[in-house]
Amino acid sequence: MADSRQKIIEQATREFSEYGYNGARMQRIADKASVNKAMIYYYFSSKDQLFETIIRETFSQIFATLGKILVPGQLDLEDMIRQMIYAHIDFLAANRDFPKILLREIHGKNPIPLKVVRELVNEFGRDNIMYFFRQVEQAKNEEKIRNVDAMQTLWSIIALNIFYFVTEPILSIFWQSSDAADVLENRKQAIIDLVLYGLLPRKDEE
Amino acid sequence: MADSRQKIIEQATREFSEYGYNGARMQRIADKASVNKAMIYYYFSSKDQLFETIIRETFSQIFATLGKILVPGQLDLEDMIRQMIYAHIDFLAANRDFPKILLREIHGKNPIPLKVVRELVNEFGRDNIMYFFRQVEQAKNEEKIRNVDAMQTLWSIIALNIFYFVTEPILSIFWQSSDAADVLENRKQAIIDLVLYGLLPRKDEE
DNA sequence: GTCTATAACCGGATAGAC
DNA sequence: GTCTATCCGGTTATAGAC
Repeated sequence: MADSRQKIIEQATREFSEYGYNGARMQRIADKASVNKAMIYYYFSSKDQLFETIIRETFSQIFATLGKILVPGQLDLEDMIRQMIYAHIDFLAANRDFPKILLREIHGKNPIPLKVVRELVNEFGRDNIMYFFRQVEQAKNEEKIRNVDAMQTLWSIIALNIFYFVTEPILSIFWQSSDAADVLENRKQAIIDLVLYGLLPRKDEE
Repeated sequence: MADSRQKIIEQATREFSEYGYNGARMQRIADKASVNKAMIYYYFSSKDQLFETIIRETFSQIFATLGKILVPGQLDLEDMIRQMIYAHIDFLAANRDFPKILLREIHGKNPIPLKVVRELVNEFGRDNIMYFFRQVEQAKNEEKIRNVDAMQTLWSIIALNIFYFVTEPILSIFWQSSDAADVLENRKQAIIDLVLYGLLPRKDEE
């Protein structure tokens, strides 16, 4: 059965997220995927290429998801932001290892993630992002939102979405209780509220 | 001259942030600090202990800074949040490698950062955090802010502050310009605005 | 497609001279 | 405090049988 490749990818994803690129061990990936270590080299030419494949395939999915929401003429800005946050967080929840890998390797000396992001943004993302920016500008002109910078807003949304998944471990220090499933749902709502209330205009503004 | 220890810490901090704990090389740290590799083992018993020292010493400074702001009876919530964001971001700006190390190692299998955070929270942080929570509750009662969860709010603030420093590299993909110094100042203001506007009550609320 | 065996190298850590 | 030399274990990757 040739789902060996898929099992390798799944277990490698976990391994990279737990130990980082440099700490990841090809032997442990093979063991967890129940394949021989040499099999990894049968499907992937090297550790580098295995890593790059994971980053590229997962990131492509995010852009595809985003592309369905950022479609001209469908939603007003408020609903668009709501959908973006839902879709992004749901995707990350279904791929919990991915944000961890990315925040481990996006800065620093590993050139692969930045290279892949750059390529995918140019290939798929640029139009979507530009559309979001135009919608923000329009809402500003219509005085539906205050005078924000669109880039800053997008950046804040992404920050809030991703950060949850990388700081789960710390949270347990404060939140002993944690109904687990509820925690994510509450977080999602808190982010949406913060962003949407944070964008609203105030009459006492310049 | 015995500032060898300090030079080792400085260069090790950079090394850990660039390559991750597992990717960091004792030889490279020694070279960059212009000391012999054996010197590292003269001052620190192991790679683990060198790493733990860095995490503990830097984190202690953050709690000390926070402690000066979260002093009962000094500031109202709005100014307190403003000061927190300023102080936190300024600290991170002066210690840029630290947030990178932390987000690399706080999740995953490296037990050291979580252990240190837990110890320092219990030692210094608990009271400060509780004071912040009480201030939020009070502001809610006085209807100065909407009905937010204090924990979620703190979490969002920290997320926005830290995320900037970890995603600088990606941003350059979109923001070719970047007046460098201005970027951070703009980001700081965007975060403060988003959080403070996001907390304000709305009359059309339940 | 799957496995064993091994090459070729590199890392953390220490012993011990000065 | 500082250095050289070295041990020992582990790592990626491949050769080659089945």
